[in-house]
Amino acid sequence: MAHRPIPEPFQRDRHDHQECVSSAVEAAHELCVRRRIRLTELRRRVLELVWGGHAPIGAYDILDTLRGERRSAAPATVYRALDFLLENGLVHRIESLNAFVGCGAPRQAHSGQFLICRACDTVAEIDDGEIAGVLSRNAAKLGFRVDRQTVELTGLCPACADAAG
Amino acid sequence: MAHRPIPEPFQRDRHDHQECVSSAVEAAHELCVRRRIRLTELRRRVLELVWGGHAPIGAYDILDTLRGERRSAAPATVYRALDFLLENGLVHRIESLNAFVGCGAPRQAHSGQFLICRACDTVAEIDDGEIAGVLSRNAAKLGFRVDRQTVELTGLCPACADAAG
DNA sequence: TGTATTTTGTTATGTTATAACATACTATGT
DNA sequence: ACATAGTATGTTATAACATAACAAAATACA
Ligand SMILES: [Zn+2]
Ligand SMILES: [Zn+2]
Ligand SMILES: [Zn+2]
Ligand SMILES: [Zn+2]
Repeated sequence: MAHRPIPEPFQRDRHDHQECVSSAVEAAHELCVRRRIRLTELRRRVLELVWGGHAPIGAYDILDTLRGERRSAAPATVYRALDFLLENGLVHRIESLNAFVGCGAPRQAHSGQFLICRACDTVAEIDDGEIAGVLSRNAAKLGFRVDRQTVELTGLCPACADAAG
Repeated sequence: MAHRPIPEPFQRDRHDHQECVSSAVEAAHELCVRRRIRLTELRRRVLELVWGGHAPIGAYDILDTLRGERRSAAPATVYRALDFLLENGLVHRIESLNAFVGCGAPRQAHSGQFLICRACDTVAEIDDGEIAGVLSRNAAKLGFRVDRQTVELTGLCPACADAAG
């Protein structure tokens, strides 16, 4: 366990990313077994491609890779797989980038908050109860009932902030 | 001054929307004079169209209207005007909808937070220092330096929440 | 007036996402 | 094993959103 609570994605030069991918696939597998839904070969593969790194990836970038492996691949192929993964909380969509990232702690119906480094493109998901709480509470004060929170913070990750001074 | 702090957009059945539009245009005019930038006829008109209501409007919906008035209108016409308005904080982009809303309190470089009613499509911008503070602070704890905050809360506005029970 | 700068016109293209219907696969009960 | 219902994928077409590149016009200002 690291001493400082820097999110793992921002440790990118130091971590074993294959481990990220395989544990994400394993977690997805277990979640699908538990829910009696099917992590098909296509869906598993799209999940792996989303987990190609900790940077968000576009649907058409996924498609480009997939086409080399499966000649029938088309936009709908990718979007259907992504829809499945999104519905089941296995990936998240980054609205401000029209792109997708893997979820490191998959479970149903969570929004998370995203820290997006504009220098290295790394995205870290945090799941900060204080943030979620303030948002729901302050919206509720105005009579607004929140279903879904989109929180995307763009800036510089620790390493890139250091480099920029 | 209303007693309860319900954002004006959620008072939509009770407020004089022409007043919203004209005060937005006037505020834009003053801001442009102050900054010595040009609120051209085109830009003013696009601002008015964005202020057609308190629901977000897509660039191509703006274009459809504009075409009836200016035969040269094309996508670039609209996107260039929107870029100008965005840069100057006169409109905001709702990332989760690929659409735009007018800013009720224009000033440079602010992100705001948006409450988006999924039933009536009304969007209210709030500018909540507590929210902005908690986001910056909690990101900073992880060594992340925030440049820009995207906060979009989808749910039910007071009226629609009442109606839904 | 001449010249630089900004704005708009114009045409083409790039990028992201969905619709609609056909075919194939999987699970389940008999 | 077979029928069948439900789920997943293949396939083709199109919708929706956004930018590039260069020409012409308008504006600022010396
Ligand atoms: Zn990793
Ligand atoms: Zn997550
Ligand atoms: Zn109004
Ligand atoms: Zn604003």
